[in-house]
Amino acid sequence: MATTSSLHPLADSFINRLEVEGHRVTSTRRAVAQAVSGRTAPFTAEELCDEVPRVGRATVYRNIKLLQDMGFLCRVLLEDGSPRYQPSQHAHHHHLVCVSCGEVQDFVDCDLSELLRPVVRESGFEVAGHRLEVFGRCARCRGRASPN
Amino acid sequence: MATTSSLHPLADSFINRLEVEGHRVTSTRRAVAQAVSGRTAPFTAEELCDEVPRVGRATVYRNIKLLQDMGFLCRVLLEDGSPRYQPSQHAHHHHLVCVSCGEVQDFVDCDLSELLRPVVRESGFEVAGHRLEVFGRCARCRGRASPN
DNA sequence: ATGAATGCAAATTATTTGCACATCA
DNA sequence: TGATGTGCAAATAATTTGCATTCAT
Repeated sequence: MATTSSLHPLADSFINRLEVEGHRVTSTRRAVAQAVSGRTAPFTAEELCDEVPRVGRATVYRNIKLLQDMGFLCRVLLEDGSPRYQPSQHAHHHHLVCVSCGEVQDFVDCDLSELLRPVVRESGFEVAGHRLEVFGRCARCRGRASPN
Repeated sequence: MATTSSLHPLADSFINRLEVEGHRVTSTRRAVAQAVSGRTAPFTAEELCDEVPRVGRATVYRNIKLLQDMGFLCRVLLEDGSPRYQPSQHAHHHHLVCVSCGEVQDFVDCDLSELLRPVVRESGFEVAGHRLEVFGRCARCRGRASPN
């Protein structure tokens, strides 16, 4: 029986998609989706595991992947390449990563394709996708002065 | 005594920079730099280790980092985030990564800053850097037909 | 009932670290 | 001779995989 306790909208959408696409709706998936939905700041897979101790690590990863594939979660690579996860709304977007506090803001693709046009023409590449991450300091951290 | 056997230009420049910046010039560093210089395709740290078996893995990593810091080598993150290394010429550039054959072409920053201007204004971010990776199929792989 | 989902432990991949020893300057 | 660099083995971090078991449908 589905515990119809109120789910975050993201978790709710996820459950719906599961049904629509013929995946199974399990309590585990509900728990993971709910934990992800509650997050505001980027988190590590390990932190998510800690939040759902009853769920095995491998399963957490499997569901992280599922959430990503469905567009409910995205993986952000910090400057050193270490991964963080964050719930997402926008289908295609990029990230403003604050190197000071770790906050990540989404921003929609201005028009990268335009910029890439000459590059593509010269290289003969057939572009399938791209990843753009911008690093810097967020407004809040700049406010807190001190260039640390 | 420095084995003055002909070094690749990249390795040579590296050695010079070492001297200039007061780092030590060791046979290990020469070997690693030479191995890196000989590469045309992106490689893994492990592959580099295999190419200089007499050098310890930790030291290979330490020198990879040094080469990166000095701008002679850059780290490319593939679509899944797995890292590859590649000798580099340009100070600041981005990558065209062929998902079919793994080739990586550099391209210089057209003018991303222009594109980011509105984003920066709205977010209040102080941009310090960015990473842009474009994924697709290179001309050669497209030529080999078959949409695999 | 039956195939998809899960849990666990072990295996991988990519690096880093501590520390004793070697070596360039 | 010293600080810097190196080797090795163990430690970390982030996932993945095999396989037996459970559970949604």
